[in-house]
Amino acid sequence: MERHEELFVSIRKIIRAIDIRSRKLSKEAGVTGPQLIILQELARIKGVTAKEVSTQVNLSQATVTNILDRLESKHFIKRVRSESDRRRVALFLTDEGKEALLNAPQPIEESFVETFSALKDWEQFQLLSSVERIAEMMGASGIDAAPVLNLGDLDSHNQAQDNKND
Amino acid sequence: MERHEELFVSIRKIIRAIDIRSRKLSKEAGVTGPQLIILQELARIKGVTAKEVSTQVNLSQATVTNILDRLESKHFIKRVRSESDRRRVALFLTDEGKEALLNAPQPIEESFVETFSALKDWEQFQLLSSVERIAEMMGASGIDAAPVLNLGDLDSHNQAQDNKND
DNA sequence: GAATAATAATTAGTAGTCTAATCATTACAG
DNA sequence: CTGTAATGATTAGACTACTAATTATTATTC
Repeated sequence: MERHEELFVSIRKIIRAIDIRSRKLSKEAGVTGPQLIILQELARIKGVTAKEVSTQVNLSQATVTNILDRLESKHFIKRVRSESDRRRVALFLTDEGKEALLNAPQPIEESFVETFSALKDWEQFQLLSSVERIAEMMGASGIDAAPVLNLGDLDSHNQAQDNKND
Repeated sequence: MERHEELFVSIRKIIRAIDIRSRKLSKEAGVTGPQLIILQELARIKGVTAKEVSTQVNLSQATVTNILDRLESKHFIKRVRSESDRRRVALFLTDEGKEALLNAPQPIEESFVETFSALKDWEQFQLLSSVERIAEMMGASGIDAAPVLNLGDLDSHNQAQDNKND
């Protein structure tokens, strides 16, 4: 097998690992990975719009709507049509949503973060730049992907309100 | 942003790049990435079963059935129930399927393969082992992922017929 | 040889993801 | 002010992907 094929094997393993994590999350915490990421975003910026979320987490608006629908049907979020601009819909966590968020583990396997953080600095850098380089080579340079955002901050800094335009 | 978060950003970029490639493929060649991979597998082993494909390309049997349905409705494959063991269904490319396969580009962007292959050996190795290490850390060690298989071989070595059991 | 296991394929149901199209509303231009 | 842009959200339609359940068939066991 060629090197680049082996590379793809590993990439697909990573993709599956992420998928598996998401399903596990869904079973244990009642929310999937993407749902969790969006909940975190709503926690970070109160009254954020779907558009803003979609920019921040770098998913299409349609995907965000889709996920919001599910979160809403679980009563984890509220949609409030804006009065000043009736095209916009402001998004808020419900108490249930906050609860779910607090009880949910990280979207990434904790053990991964631990293991990774325990590596020497240059090793971390090594891994990171390898992956970045591959992303680059795959023409992914133009793509903006979202970080898997940090939890915390349920009630702090919701002042990052005004990022209307990119 | 933390290192491991940056890492995830890059991983997600890669995932999206693969997705984008698949959609492009679908538009230009009439088959998506996964469909192409499965077509290649059918080309490699004539009369392969869905079970075998699912093991080889490392997707669940249900997913394979799903993709086969689409390939069948495009008349790219034929399903033939085995006489000797009526649980099994042997899979074959139709002439149309072979045609599609020959005209389709690689599931991976050619430019990637070129760029990657042009790297020095130790660099390739470097990238590969970084990704492998990450896969490992993500608990993906138990996961068996398929290579994105090589085309070619439309009429050669179909002697790898007898891998019934893993 | 009949009951039980295992195996192969499929179906049912859920999710994420995208593009393109639609709808409502606001902004802008003349 | 009225008609055309642009913008934000949603809907429609495809596809991948999974687990669990079902169906049909073969293998095994008593």
